[in-house]
Amino acid sequence: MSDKPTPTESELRILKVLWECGPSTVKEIQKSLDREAGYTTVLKLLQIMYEKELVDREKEGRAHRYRSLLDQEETQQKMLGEFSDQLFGGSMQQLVQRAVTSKKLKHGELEELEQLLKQLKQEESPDD
Amino acid sequence: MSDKPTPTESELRILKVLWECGPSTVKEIQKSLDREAGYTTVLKLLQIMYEKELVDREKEGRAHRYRSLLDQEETQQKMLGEFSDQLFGGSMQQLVQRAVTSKKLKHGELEELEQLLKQLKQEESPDD
DNA sequence: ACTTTATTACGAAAATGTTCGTAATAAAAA
DNA sequence: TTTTTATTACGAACATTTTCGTAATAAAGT
Repeated sequence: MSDKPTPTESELRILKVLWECGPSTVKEIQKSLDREAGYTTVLKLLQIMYEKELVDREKEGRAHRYRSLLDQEETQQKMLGEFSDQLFGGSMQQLVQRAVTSKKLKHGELEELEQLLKQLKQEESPDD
Repeated sequence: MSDKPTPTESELRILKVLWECGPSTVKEIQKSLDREAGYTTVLKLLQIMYEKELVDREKEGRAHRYRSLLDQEETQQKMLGEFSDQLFGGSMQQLVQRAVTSKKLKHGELEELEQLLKQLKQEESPDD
């Protein structure tokens, strides 16, 4: 679907801001990240991401406003796939099994997931 | 639970062999990895992992036999936690949601997961 | 026009992870 | 005992990612 590389850890931190806050300037992004990275660090990362075509940008006054070119949902799924390859031999089912038994799910969340599964079962063809 | 660092990508490749095959020598591990890394590369990684206490080893003739000090299930859960922090704001439920809608699950697997959820719901106290 | 200021661009250093060549070692074979 | 061989130990080179200092640029204020 895309030739774009998987974002690195700090690229991901920036993408999360863009996904949550929408197109933003370096200054805004740095603030959203609680200034844990210096201004030029954030800027440099965005420049690299621009070269990799992970983000686009447009001039706004003297500054740039950056926006994500990666869809959040697609990225999450792509990275889940890679993660399951690395740690679960590619079995998404095993991954989910571990995730749901990790005691980090509330009762209501378990319920919701059960509903979701029921729905997915119906949507798919019964012979696969 | 453990002060040990999360294994890196290539450390993980080695751990997977140890989990699957049990305690092994460098030679055996390298073979299991289809010799995609040179012998000394694998050796060096094991030495590093030994320093980090990710593996233990015992002399066997002139060689060493290495065994994992990390439990596979614990490692999977720990890394799932970190992954969900990075990509899902720490919400394991959102992670699972994405995973199950990723079209990589067969019908039977959906069924199994549904059963698992049912079971988990029962096991937990109803007021949480 | 000049100065100040916000922003970008560039390049290099630091941090981390990976790879492997070469030398040292110790066991086995001669 | 000497030679050969398998294995380890060490260190350096390479790769990638992250960080930031400094200089260049361009807009805004004087």
